[in-house]
Amino acid sequence: MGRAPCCDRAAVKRGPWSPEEDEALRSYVQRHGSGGSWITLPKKAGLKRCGKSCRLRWLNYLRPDIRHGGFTDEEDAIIISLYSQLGSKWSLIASQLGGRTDNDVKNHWNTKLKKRLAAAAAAVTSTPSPLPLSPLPAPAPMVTHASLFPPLAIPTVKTETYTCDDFLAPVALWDPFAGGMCVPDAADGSTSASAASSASNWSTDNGVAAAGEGFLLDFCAVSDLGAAYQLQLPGGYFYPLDPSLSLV
DNA sequence: AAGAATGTCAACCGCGTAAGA
DNA sequence: CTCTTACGCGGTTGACATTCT
Repeated sequence: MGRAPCCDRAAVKRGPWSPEEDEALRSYVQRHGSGGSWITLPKKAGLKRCGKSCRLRWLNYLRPDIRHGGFTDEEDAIIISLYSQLGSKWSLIASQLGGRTDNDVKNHWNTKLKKRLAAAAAAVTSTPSPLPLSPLPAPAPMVTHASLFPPLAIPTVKTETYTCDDFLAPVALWDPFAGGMCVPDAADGSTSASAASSASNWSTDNGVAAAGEGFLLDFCAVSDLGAAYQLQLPGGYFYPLDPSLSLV
């Protein structure tokens, strides 16, 4: 038994939006806003679309402050850094990149950054190490510095506004039993490892990331051995973040 | 040139949860 | 307090584009 659909699928149009539909939605939202209810908006705007579909189209495509494509090296570095701390909290990550949508960030990660990091991690780990890798040294806590991401509240159509402090506060801890970096849950002190997505980079076994699954974690540990093992990202960024900046 | 493989991204699905009745 | 409704989010899908063989 699945959940009841949010709208009558037979009565609503699905699939790609036409320019006419875009214009109808854009002009309605610009004149009236969402009117407090996306569910009733399509009818008012004369659209044969599900309210959720309208909301998504507006947030991900029609909003005037949207930027598409062309992620900069700086944005890449921010995404990588925040992903390492937050996991797949795409809306949070996107909120720190002005004009980016969670969908865009998510797609960019899945199609480009994940592969790029996997390739980089493979290159790093395949290089014979002059330093002993076992026992695995505890990496420096992935702490944050306010100057890295100055508090900012990005106004969006969404109801929430976040500041960096809201989600950078929990310092990631090295958890040898969980085998990785874990962020304590505000509620019960447990870790957020279980909340990570199916493409999780948080959970591993014995602290050694499985190939292709925990490359990020693997990379954190290796890169901490010294500057020679740090991955320099395009634009002069390092992953993890430059330790000199990792001061609370 | 054609078909296959791969990449990209818009859109959908369904779950969790906040808010209101 | 419980139930219902709608919103927001992350995961997934599928269509189209591009690259490879």
